[in-house]
Amino acid sequence: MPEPRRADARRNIERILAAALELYGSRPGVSMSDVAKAAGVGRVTLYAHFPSRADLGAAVAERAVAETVAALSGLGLDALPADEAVAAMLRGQWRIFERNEYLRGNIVADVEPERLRAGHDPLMEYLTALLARGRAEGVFRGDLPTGWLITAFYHLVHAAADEQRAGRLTPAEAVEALVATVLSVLRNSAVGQRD
Amino acid sequence: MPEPRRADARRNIERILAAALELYGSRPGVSMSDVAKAAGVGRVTLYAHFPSRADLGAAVAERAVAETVAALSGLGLDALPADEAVAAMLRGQWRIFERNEYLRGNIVADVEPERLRAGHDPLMEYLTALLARGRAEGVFRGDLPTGWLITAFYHLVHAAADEQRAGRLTPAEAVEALVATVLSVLRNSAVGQRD
DNA sequence: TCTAACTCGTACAGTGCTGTTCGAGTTATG
DNA sequence: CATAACTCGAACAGCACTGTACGAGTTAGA
Repeated sequence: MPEPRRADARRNIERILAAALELYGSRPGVSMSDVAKAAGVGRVTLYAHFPSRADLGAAVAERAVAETVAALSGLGLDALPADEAVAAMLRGQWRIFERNEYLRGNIVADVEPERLRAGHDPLMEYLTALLARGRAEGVFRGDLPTGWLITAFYHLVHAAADEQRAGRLTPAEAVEALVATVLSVLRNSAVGQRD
Repeated sequence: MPEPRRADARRNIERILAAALELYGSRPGVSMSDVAKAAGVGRVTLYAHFPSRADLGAAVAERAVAETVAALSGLGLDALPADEAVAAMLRGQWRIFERNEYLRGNIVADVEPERLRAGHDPLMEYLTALLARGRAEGVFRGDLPTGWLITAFYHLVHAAADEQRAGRLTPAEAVEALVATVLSVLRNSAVGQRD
């Protein structure tokens, strides 16, 4: 997989990845034709750059994780107490988590689990570290496994996205409900602070 | 849709529904052939009773809701305070909620939304009533919309099922983590009781 | 026991997807 | 401007699925 030499090839790869990320992140059941069409590229060209659905999926997953980590890094969460960091993270970037959830559904059937998990690890580590810090600071609960809390976190993000998509909550309401709910789950019940 | 007259026909319909409920509830991407095979019935016979995938889906959904409501009714939740009722409901029947989630994925693409929502309503009403009661009793929070809390509830159930399926939690751990988490979400933060 | 009801395998048409091949056209780049 | 790199549509093979048709076999039930 040597980098393609000509500029138009690189530009098309870029377009394809952008379109695939957009599509995969917005609805299930996306086909290769859909991606090609959305990228403004022939189906044959798509296959020229990504020989199989799995290859495209892996590339999209890699990019999604990179974008997410980059977005989170830009928020300066390390300076905040863990619970405020979680709130700031959700307020600033929760759509990214939602996108990742849909994306997962579009990719999971194509890419081998290890390959997928390998790409996903940096995110897991980030969240794990944040939860561990909150626990050390005494603001997060210690009676439930960290892995469970992260899973619950993701599913609540997805829940908020569902509510918003269905029009039952405005974006602003959704994010605030999400913040309140996630903090209810994570916080040590001995503490009763407001954010 | 007149009831079939002969006993073997009714027996096969029964087998088909049972197999479909089992399959739809356990994994995504179930085909008509899968259902026929699992029911021990020819594919043609399956189509004789359920002319289309949508018909089968609607019938399965209807049965699933009926079973769920029946199971919940048998728990005597009305006699308990709302938070204990939620805990008892999860400890007794949480698998049913999980199954319904998978099932939804297998059916949602085939059946028209109104038809599906109509069947689902009794469950929604049940949960809505339970949450409203808890709010009236002062044990559940009043700062978030009921619809959101129900959505969060469902997604947390799904999260617990994921963790168990992945082997990261034993069934016993999963249900206890789920109970603790759901109660953290639902309870009025002013109160700090244990269950 | 006789018949209508039911079941079954096989085979077919139609659809939509993945992935490949071909051949001709376009474009970047030295 | 020449050529290699790239793109494109059209067409094909293969697969899996849904739904239908046929004809022969089995079974419930009066």
